[in-house]
Amino acid sequence: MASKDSEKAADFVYTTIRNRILNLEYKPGRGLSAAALSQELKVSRSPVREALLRLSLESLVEIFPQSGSRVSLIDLNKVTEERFLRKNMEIAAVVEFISNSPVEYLDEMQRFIDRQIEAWNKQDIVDFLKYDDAFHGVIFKAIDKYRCWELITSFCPNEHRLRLLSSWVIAGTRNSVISNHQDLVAALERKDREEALRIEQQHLSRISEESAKLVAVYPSIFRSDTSWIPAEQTTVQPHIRSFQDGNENFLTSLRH
Amino acid sequence: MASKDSEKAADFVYTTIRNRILNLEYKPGRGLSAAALSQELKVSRSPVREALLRLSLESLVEIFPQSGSRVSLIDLNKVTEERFLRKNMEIAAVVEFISNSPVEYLDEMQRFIDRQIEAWNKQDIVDFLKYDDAFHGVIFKAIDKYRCWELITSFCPNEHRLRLLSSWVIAGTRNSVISNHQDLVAALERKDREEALRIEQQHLSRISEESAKLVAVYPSIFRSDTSWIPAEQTTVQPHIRSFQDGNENFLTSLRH
DNA sequence: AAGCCTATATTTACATGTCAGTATTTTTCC
DNA sequence: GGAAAAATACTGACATGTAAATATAGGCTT
Repeated sequence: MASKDSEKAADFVYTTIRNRILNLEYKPGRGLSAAALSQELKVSRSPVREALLRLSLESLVEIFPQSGSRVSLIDLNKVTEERFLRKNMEIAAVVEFISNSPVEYLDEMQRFIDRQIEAWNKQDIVDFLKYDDAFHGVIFKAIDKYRCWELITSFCPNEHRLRLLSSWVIAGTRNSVISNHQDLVAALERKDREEALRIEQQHLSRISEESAKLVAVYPSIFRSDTSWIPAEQTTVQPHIRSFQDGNENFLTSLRH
Repeated sequence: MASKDSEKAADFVYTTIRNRILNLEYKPGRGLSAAALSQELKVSRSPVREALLRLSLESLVEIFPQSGSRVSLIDLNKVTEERFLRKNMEIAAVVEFISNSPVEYLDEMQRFIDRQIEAWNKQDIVDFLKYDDAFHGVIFKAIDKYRCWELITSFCPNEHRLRLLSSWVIAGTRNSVISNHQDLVAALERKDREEALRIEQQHLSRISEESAKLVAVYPSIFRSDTSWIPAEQTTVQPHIRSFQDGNENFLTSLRH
């Protein structure tokens, strides 16, 4: 319960649940009981409801009226759209960065790379991704478009969870991410536009290839409405209340 | 009370207030009383509060805890960021459209242009902008990225209101918008990538020039924290409760 | 054994009451 | 008359109560 007194109860609940979802502590598809959460977090149902509403707007949570709520499944169609947004905006940001050349931010970027390496050494995959995001955020801050970055992070929850899963399960991912970042900083320092864009492209396209594997291994956490999964094996999603899973951390429960 | 029975009360309130704000029926800066709204719309304070919370997340409304809420002022810094998002995503969408060539959508785009002309003839500036947005939305639908478009529209409320004001006050704006759209459809039909991008660039950069004039004429609806407005004339923003304006429509109260 | 009906439990959506913080007005004091 | 201070009115944040919709479980019929 790391809430400051000054923080609103609803914000505290929102942040808490959001982190649990984005860190895959809560398994996608898991049922969420507003009553149970209000008990656990020692607040009334109002701020819990407010938090769940906010989360449902970001489509991190699905609310079924008069029925129940659950952590949303990872939707690969949405992942495609999220990547479209992220890719184009990051490219645009790099272009702007090079034309503005706010070189005083390169140090800050390097510091986040260092912290990312630390997290990698400690096998702390959640922090690993946190500093990855922080790194990219600096680029947007440097061109005075930080709100755009905040928008990207809030619009890309499916992609975020997939990246996390990929980093956790597929060992090779991590090394290349860090070297990509190092190369990008170098290119930005040289103001080498073509090279920077080439790196961004590569950086963002790599994870796409891994998706198929992950769907095959963990089908239950992915949404399977259209295509993507062969019809024969589309499992019927159980109703919400059947899904009162235990409280174990989903991510760390996976072998890797 | 144009609400369907099936619609949730909170959604009805949200939609109602949102339209009033985006259509500039509510003047930016105007105070909003949750109690008064619940009376007017014949619902309790809960759905009104829920709606105001949603609107504050889109930064259409500012909530000051224990003090009051108001329609947010138009923030030109935010407009800059909103344009950055919109510009880059629309360009990316046009590129993708041309490489995919889903020509079956060109008719639909043409139909929205026609409706926009109708609205223009009727001097219905709200519909004029509505069909403008619908036109651009088709491009995203055609490349199967409609959620990205929804994101753009919800992230760009400041820019939207500024466009509306510009279209209302500055007569010349409207003609060029329509001819731009016509030219864009033609370029998409020919798959002329360079021309399409040139048109997009022009389309989006035009309005920037008008901003300065509008700030000069209607300073009270713009946020004036940094730069933008010379220090001498920065008016102190009155507190919220001083602002229980009448219920007249702000937009139509302006001469043009 | 399979399918249907009903009783019950659980859920969200909404209404209402309370409280603490803030703005405004009134009062007090010089 | 003017400034400080106290009283008042209003606000959003949160707690809790109620109702309608939905899921579940168990018994019933066929």
